[in-house]
Amino acid sequence: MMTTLNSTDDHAARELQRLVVQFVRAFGLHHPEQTPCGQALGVAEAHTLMELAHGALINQQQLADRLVLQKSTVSRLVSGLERRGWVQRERSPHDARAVALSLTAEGKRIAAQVAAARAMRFSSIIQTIPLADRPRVLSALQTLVEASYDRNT
Amino acid sequence: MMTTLNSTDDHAARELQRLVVQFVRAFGLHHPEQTPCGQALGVAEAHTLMELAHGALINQQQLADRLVLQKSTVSRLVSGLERRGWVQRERSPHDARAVALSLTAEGKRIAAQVAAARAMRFSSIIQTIPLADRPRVLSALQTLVEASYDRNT
DNA sequence: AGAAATAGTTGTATATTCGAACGATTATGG
DNA sequence: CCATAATCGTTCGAATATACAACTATTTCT
Repeated sequence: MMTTLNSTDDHAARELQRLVVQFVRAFGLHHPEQTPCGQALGVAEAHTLMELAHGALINQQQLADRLVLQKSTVSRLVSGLERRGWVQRERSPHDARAVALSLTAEGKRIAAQVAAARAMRFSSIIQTIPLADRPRVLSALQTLVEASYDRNT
Repeated sequence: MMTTLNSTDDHAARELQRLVVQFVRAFGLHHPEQTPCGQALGVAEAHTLMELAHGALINQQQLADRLVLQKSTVSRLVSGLERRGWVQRERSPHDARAVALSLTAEGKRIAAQVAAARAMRFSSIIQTIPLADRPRVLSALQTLVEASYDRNT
């Protein structure tokens, strides 16, 4: 079934499109290997550290789901972090197929460093938003994220 | 000089960071080759068509600046679009080094098609956001884009 | 118990981009 | 006005990120 567009939808959709394209370029997302955090690591690697920093044990498939990547990609991704001594692979206690991922002590240090560097960058954005508006802006972004997940195109 | 973060800034900044990461993944922005617009073309190619669709004659260096790409990348990018008959290269009238880029008639047709397809995708996202929330979402994103450009990290 | 599903690895392929070296043209400055 | 520097574009080689397919080892389902 075709989606019918009224003029309000159309305007908002084109505005969103323009903003997302600008965001991709402005933020440098077309350059996935650059993450200026004082460490030489790519965006996917940084995201992996952030996920693992939450503390809960997850396996590679769960990580792939969260990062929206194939398991083969995640396998190599984790191998790189393991080689650098930041991530530990152990057999999952309840499923011998799965690998339980966790940060090493050094990995936690790096993750904290990356988180701080990223927070510093985002903080300059936050500071341009009036304090009272911040909860609403953040929840608006949350809404956008949720809306972006269920895409059927 | 270092930026000092108080705990409120810090919390909001980390929250924003989490949301942006989620957005990148949810939207599929780490998947640069997918542009399901009925045509086989990548994101950078689509952005190029959108830029040229504005009508103003630009050369490759200007296009590189707008897309935040190297001139060598743009050279190949344009070559691909030229080979498909969508973009025309002509010598710039006032500078014999430069190439004036423009869309062919077929290129304009494709650009319009891509614009419509993109609008359709963005529209489906917009429609899942309550009408009252849309201005906030868009202005939040606008703020994010503006703050993203002047990064010095 | 046998079949199907799931977690992970490895090999192959494609796409996007960069940096450096180069030629052609234009701008600058004694 | 000429020599030097800067700019626009091309081509080459390389790095990186990701996907898909085939395979093994395990678990779940019937």
